[in-house]
Amino acid sequence: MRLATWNVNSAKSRLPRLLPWLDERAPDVVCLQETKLSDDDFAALFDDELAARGYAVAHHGEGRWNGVALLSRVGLDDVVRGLPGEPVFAEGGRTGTDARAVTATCGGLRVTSVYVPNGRTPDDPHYGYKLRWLDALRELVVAGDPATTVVAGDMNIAPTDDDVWDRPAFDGATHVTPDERAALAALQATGLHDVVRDRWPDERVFSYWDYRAGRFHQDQGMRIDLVLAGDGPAGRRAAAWVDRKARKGKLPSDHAPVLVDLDEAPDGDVGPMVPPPSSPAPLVRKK
DNA sequence: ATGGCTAATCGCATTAGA
Repeated sequence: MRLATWNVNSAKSRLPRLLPWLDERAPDVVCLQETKLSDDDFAALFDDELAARGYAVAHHGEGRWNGVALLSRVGLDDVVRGLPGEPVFAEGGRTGTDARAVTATCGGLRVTSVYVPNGRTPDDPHYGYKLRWLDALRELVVAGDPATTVVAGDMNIAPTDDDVWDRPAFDGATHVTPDERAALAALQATGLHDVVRDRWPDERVFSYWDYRAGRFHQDQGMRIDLVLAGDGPAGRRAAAWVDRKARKGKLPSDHAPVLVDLDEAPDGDVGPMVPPPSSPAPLVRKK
């Protein structure tokens, strides 16, 4: 099973990139962030195209900002929008919650697509909101089952200094502060593995590059899009990588997709572990 | 480097991203 997460920075403007990417990479489960669409607008733009490709859809959007989705062609059940007990942002004249999480059961996994609040600056009210939101996310994971849990998305935190291109460039900024990293560590301490870093412990791996200043061309990025998996799915990891090609070319998102291939589940609930005797041995991974 | 780009919005500038 192939699982992917991608902050598309507007699904509407990324439509000409997103559909060909689905055809090329053929992921079974996709976590999207920053769709920046209402549920109705997402459905109008994507439902037919996705259905034609075999994907069921759960979208949780609000319109102008945020917006997350799950696409799955291995089942999509028990959809939950938002986080239980998610914080309310109530400062500066704004009161409410954001569309930043959606959860569903796909191919035997309990998958949550997350768009963690940016935080803006460490002294901004949005920073505390970010930490409270991460607490609520941790509560969701604690209530779940490590055998099936996957949390994937834009964490808006670089786990270590090795996950940013130049640590001093982030002095005074969010994404690298001790409190954020502690919140991420607490989330992982519930039993979640950073699948890409586990696969590439010493490599320079980024998933986001600022549009400005030729950051992508110089590979001056950050690794803030993570796939966090419980023991079950983490133990099935066959491949984990960042699809840098999707960051190239015309009108890219500023984030690249992160992909993880999982071997078949040991109990066979995703598919047979071996092909039937009459079938030739597959040369490539079964989709 | 002081936001050097991108996106959404009734926009002709502002908000937001990270």
